[in-house]
Amino acid sequence: MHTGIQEIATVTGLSKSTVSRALRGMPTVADTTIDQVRRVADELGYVPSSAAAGLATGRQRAVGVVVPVIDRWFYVKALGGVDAELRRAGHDLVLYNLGGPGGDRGRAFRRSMLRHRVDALVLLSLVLDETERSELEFTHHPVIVIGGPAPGLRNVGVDDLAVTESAVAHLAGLGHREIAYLGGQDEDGMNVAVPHLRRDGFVEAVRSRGLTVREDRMLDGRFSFAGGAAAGAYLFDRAASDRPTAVSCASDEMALGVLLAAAQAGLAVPGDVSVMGIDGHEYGAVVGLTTVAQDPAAQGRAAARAVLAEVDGGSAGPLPAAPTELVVRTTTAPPRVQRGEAARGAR
Amino acid sequence: MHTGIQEIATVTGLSKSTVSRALRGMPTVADTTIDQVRRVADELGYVPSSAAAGLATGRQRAVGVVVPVIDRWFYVKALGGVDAELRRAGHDLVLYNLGGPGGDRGRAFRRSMLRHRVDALVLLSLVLDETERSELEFTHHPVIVIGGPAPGLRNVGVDDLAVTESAVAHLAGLGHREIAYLGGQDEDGMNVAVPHLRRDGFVEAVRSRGLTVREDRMLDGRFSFAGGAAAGAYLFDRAASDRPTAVSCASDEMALGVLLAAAQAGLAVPGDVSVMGIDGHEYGAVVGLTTVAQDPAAQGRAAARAVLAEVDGGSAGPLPAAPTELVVRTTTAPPRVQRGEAARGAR
DNA sequence: CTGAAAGCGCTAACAT
DNA sequence: ATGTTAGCGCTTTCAG
Repeated sequence: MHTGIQEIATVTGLSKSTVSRALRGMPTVADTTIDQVRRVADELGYVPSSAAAGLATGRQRAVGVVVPVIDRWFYVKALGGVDAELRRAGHDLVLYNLGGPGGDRGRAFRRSMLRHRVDALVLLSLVLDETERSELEFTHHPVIVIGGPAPGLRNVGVDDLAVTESAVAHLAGLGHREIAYLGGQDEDGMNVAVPHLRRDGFVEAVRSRGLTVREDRMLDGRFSFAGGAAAGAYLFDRAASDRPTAVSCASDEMALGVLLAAAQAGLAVPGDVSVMGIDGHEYGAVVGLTTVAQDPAAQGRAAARAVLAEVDGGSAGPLPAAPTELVVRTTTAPPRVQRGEAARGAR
Repeated sequence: MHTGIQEIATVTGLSKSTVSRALRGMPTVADTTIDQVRRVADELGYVPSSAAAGLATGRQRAVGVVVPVIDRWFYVKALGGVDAELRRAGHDLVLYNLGGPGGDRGRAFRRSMLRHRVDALVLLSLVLDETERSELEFTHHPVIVIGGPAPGLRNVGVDDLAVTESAVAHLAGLGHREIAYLGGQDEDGMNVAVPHLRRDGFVEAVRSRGLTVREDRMLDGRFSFAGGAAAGAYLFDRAASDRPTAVSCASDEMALGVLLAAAQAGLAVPGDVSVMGIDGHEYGAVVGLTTVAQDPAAQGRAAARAVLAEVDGGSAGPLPAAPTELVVRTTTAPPRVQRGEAARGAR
């Protein structure tokens, strides 16, 4: 039926072992033998069985990637990065989508992931609880999280506090003193730390500049475009004098929503209000959104590399923070000088 | 070291086979035995080895999903659907990202995918060439494509011709006779059929209404937001008399770009120009985009179900076309009556 | 440089 | 209802 290592052994007149070694290009095999074996393997259409190899070696040459939900910009980009690096290393990527509130998170962690199907795990922005962590520890698999940080686990990601600080610095540098913040828990209620960190970073950055944080300007946009639009509408539905001069968003998707809300409210950006985001979403480039960009794909690649190295017995030291870059475009500018004077009945 | 079926056999005093059967809850095992075995397995922290099981049964309980690139709305949504259904069935999902022009497509098809790591394959919008098809056939794996159609393979997807027909019907029904089309090859140059089908469908639908297709109004937006914005800018940079009254886009992302271009050109939508898309992207709902919506996640689920059924020896008959729905929102309306009269220096 | 033999952890007849 | 006996297809000592 399916050609196995055995067939090619009989055809070449060699032994299974030699064929096995030749196929993997081991140094102790004669070059001519290697060539011959490879040729015959090709002719026979030989395809190795990862299950058999995995059973024999204990290595599956696959790593699992766990995502809270899959349809978010950051996750998709990071996933792409992980995939690219894995592919390069000849490993397969097994996807575990916890799938929001509906997905049975617990089961996912036990059943499949632990089914020694993978050699290591990459978690995207997940914070695990005690049980999950010990469950993981038990597998002795290298684990790394992207986007974290997650207590007790290595992680790759930006310094979220620094990111919000840099956003506030930009806005404050332009002269803004009335800055609203749009953050919020991810709408799928997964247990992620980033929203909190960014919020804390914002508060800290604002306070450190002697400005006050107004609770009614700390909004929840659920990290989505729609949420951003709703929050923006709420914000811009106030008298000009009660409007912030800038809104700092914890994600570009929300910032995009705010931009839409501003347009619908007849407000000019950045004339009447400055808006900025965090991420570096490609849509932002099109609409001129100022942002603090990060590169999730690069983070994915770095995570994959790190975890693969650990599988190969490499060290498990801490990883450097992923780089970010303030990208100033056209949605931010100094605030109007006389507030209350201008802006009455759009443009 | 790692607890295997053997340990739990010795602890319970049963045989490996009985333990194996109990673990899988086979009917020929006494309920008390099942309970006992399960309990002991839990205590020992037993985790089954999918490699061993796979070797023995020839079933990996995993299916491969091949995507041309991962960061596109449709693929992400469909992937989520496939994942959900697979998870339900207790199968794992192995992701093969061909990764655009850079990814070594050929290698991906041979090396890993064929490495009996999966029991079936789900291809997202891929058209395979001869070699690839025979390569696949050779594996005897059930294969299904989402989004196709792909010659020689089963597929799940909408009727693209009907979709564009429905879009044109809506626009024509409103009275539009000057309709531009925004389609284009996917920017990553993967070998997909959908762009062509939609374009053909549009041309057909327009002609069948006795309207003419102007080549200079058949635009390429590369199926991206940025591409849509660029195409829109090009289109709206003409004298009002030379502007189409509506633009039908082959994807919502491009339509969103056109909307942006319209705003930047000072054109009112749908006052000066009607815009509609295809897909049902969530951003569209926020901006009121009229569209022909489809449900890629549902398509993903259907595909997974079909391919799993085939793995279990089920039939491999053709699948029904996925449903679509015209969603009329606020970006489409009848065209201005006197063309050339109105619209001079926005609002 | 190559061969022989012994598993890896599980499932699957075939008994009993 | 449970035990016995062979493998699944590959890797890996241990010997030549």
